[in-house]
Amino acid sequence: MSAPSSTPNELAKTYAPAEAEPEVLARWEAANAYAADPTAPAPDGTYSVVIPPPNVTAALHLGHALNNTLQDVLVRYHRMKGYPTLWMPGTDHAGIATQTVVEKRLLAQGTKRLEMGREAFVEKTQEWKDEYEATILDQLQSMGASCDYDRTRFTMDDMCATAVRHAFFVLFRDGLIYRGKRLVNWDPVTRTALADDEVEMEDVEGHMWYLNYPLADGSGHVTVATTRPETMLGDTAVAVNPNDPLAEAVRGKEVILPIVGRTIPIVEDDYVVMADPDGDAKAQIASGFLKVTPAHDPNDWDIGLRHDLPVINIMGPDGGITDQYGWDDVSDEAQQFVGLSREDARTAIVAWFETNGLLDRVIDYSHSVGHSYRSHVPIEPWLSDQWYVAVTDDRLRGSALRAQSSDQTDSMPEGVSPRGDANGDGDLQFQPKRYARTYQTWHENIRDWCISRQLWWGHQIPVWNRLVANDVATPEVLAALDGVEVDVAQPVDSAWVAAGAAHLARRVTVDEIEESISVPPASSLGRLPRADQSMDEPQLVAAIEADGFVRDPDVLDTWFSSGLWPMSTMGWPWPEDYPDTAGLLDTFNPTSVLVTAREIITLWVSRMVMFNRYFLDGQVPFTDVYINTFVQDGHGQKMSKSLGNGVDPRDIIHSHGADAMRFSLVQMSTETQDVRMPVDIICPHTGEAFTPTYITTSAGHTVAAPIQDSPAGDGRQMVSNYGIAAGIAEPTAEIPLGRNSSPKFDVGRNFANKVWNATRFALGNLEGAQASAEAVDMAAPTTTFVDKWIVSRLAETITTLDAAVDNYQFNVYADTLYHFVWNDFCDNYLEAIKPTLAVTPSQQVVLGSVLDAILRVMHPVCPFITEALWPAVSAAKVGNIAGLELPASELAIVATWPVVDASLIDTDAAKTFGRAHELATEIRRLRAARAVKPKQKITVHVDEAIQNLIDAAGGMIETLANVGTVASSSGELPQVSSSIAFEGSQVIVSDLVEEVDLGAEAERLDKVIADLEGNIKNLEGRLSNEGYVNNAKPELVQESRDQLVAANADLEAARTARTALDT
RNA sequence: GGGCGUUUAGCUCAGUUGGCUAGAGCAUCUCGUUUACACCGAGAGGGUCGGGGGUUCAAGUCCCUCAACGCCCA
Repeated sequence: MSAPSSTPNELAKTYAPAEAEPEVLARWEAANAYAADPTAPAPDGTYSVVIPPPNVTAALHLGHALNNTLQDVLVRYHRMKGYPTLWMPGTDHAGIATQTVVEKRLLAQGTKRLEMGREAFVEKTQEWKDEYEATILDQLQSMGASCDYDRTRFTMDDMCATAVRHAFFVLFRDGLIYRGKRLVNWDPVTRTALADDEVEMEDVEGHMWYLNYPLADGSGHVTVATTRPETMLGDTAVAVNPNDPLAEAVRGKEVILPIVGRTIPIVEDDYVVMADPDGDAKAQIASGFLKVTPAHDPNDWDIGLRHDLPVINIMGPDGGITDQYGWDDVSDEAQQFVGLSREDARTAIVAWFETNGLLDRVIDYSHSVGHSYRSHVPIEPWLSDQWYVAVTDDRLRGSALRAQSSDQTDSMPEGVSPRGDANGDGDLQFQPKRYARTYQTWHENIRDWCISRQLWWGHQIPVWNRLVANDVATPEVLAALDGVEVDVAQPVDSAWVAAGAAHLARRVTVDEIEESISVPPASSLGRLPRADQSMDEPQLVAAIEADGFVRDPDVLDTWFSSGLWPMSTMGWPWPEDYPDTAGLLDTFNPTSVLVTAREIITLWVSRMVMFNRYFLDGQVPFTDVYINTFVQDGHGQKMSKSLGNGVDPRDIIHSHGADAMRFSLVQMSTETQDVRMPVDIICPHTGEAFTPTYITTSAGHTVAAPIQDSPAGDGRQMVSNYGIAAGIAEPTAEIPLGRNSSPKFDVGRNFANKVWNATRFALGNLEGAQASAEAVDMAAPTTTFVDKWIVSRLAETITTLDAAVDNYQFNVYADTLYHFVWNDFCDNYLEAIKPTLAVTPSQQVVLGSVLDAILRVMHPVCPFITEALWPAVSAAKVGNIAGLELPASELAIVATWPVVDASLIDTDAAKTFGRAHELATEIRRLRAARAVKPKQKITVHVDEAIQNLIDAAGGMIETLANVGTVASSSGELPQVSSSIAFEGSQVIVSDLVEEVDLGAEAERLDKVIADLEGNIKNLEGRLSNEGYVNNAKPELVQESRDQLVAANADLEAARTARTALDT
């Protein structure tokens, strides 16, 4: 371990985070200070947090820095409080997101995923993952996140993979996972299905086309309105509202679908909006007839089900028009459209209708279109076979809803059984509370969760499928499907089940059956009950494959593995297989709090609750969910990777230091407000911070221009972070990267420097102080006033900080620290003790102890500087204060949180300090108003009441206001003087300067008098109001009366002084 | 369309159950380099709390309404 830094004289004049931080990190690492010990005694319980695993797609930005800083504050605080503490770190493989960026990079290198093959691609992606995982972990450490890094997990590592396979198997076996042919949200660029909440609605300026479809009997036509004319090739009906007068004329008729020539029915369905020029927006643009395309629109799909319509899929996985996926009545006329992209097909089909006189009209129409959150292209509702988790089942959705605290939600939606006294019911709380409602309403409208993704990067679905014809299906399969409709899966009781697998079958068509077998992971197979134990997992898989089953090529939705995170990271389901995880699950799940962003309440929080409760006997994964604020850039845009406006925390650490970043972020964390962060660029040529020039992207976002000119104006340039993120610019030697910074972090940097220098002062003055064996008794008469006061303030501060942490009021924590350290400790206490410290041993003890306590309470927010100063401050301590427990410790990170006796809160001292400080301030105001030189010692003449106050303050007033002499005002008064009205007494001040400027003095007094008169008028008005006197709290009324008396006395004094001037 | 949030000093934000003359940091102005700190100290100026209405002795705070902005869900 490195030598403790320092005699005080060695401390530099300014805190240099870049020097301190690596050294401090090395000390923590050497001491293994982050390690969680599940076997440690836990009389008050344990404290644990799992990190929201960042995606391995890119480096962390300030939003992550905020999220992780808050977690670290909580973790460090509770560690100091003596709880056995675990902060579990890790990263998320982020299936589609990662695959997308890797594919993009491959494309830039001139190769493609499909050319490489699955194995090579996964290997390439693994390399990418390794790179970013390393970056992320490095970022976390640099910002001081005290995670137990030895336990770092990845959602695709072996431990997590086992959990995923086990969970999948159990849900499959229990009937909570099924496969079905459904319309999915299809991303034609990444060519995968998306979950409902991976689709982002965006407003699009489009058109509404009105197409004429001729009636089959030649009696005319109907006009359908559509925003998607290209899908008409797959129309299988036209729908009209049965209540619509238009319905009468076409009832029972058919139309000939143009281009295709397909004869399709007109069906009646009250989903259809009736045309009404005076109705709402939809009715105004409706034609009354709806084209029905079950294969390419979710609403049409539902209509199709109601009317038993055929489903004709005219598109391929790329969104192009094709006859390869179920379209078998392609006419000669339609042939020309096959092979077109969906965009080209739209143009061509509209042109065809126009040419053939069947285009009724076109209007501009702005509407919402679902876009892939990943590729940002419009999603295509597309028919395909996908795996689903039946989250609508009461065992999942109901369980998630019942987990909520009854304080936060009152009712359950229909069909959900009520909250009972089951394990975990009511254990989940949101903070801020309003997010409970978001959670609740989302669950009320939930649909089954599509979990299969047509990707290569992820957990391959542990299912083996085969298609069999009716006539060759096994008897047990036929038995299971006897009388069961198409597309409804049923469990099969087969030999595979006896061998430990689970077996489902479903009719894909009337004469074709799909069988699916899920195999548990090897570690589960032997442990779960099974009749036939002859095969281990590889043998079982081999046997299944030998029987014609093929492994499903799809992978699972990323959130399936993330949803298991609080369990999988702790060794579930078989912690005994991983000796390092011994005791974790029992000790640390449920975790104490999940700190996360509000956007993933649905994607992630809900799924963790469902899974944890389902697999761990109802137990919630965490008891508290704290939703942290968003970090926005200076233009109010969310910081994000995709926008390219994210700021790397390492840039801020570079410009301001990690503690400064942390402190500022904590201070910004309020309950309601998102934080706006104007971002500067630091010129790499000159070191100067400047506001960048901005450009507007095609998506309408304001971002820093990719290339920036140096503010030096000499033609030198730099690349902005946006330039790199958007792939527009690469830094070079001549045009290097301009790091980001923001003046928002100056507060934190200045604060750290203030603490550094206050410590320097204290250490310098404690050098050579005699150690005292006996603890200082704050109540003793010999203890000085300012010492009593500062210790009392310390005690109050600690109480406030405790409450702030309990209530997740992070900004209160930061502000309380700032005020106590800067104003109370530095501005008042240190200034006040300067004349007496050297000759007052008890004061030396108090100074050392208070400073020690300050480092402790600051540590959760500013771990580096407190750790850097810790050895010197510990060494300089010369004694203890009775009632304040600050046991010695090698490191600040493992020091105990200060324990204060309530008796140290001295309300008398606080009151006296308030009065004394006010008097000192009045004198300072006078000095400033009269331009008295700071070094000039003045004389005050006071009456008995003020003399008592000055005595009680024990020299503080004299020191803070630089008063040389205190004399009695009943004696002879000097000719040259000024006066202050204070608490009804007149304080005469002299020795200001050689000569008093009578004009300036008169002006000053006139202002004082005017202020007081206004104040008195206000108070009199209030007190003459009967309503106030009768209804307000009596102590409030009394307070007003006292104030009026004091103000009148002050006014009297000020007038006397003013009159004296005129004579 | 539904829900949530925001609107307070030039800027970024605090403001527990209604109750002292509405606060902080930065910026601005004046003075100051007194051996902890100019990343500092002392002092000052600056706000009809988004608009309108209401409840109340009393409204930044509660209610209604309008407007703007942001986010989530459809």
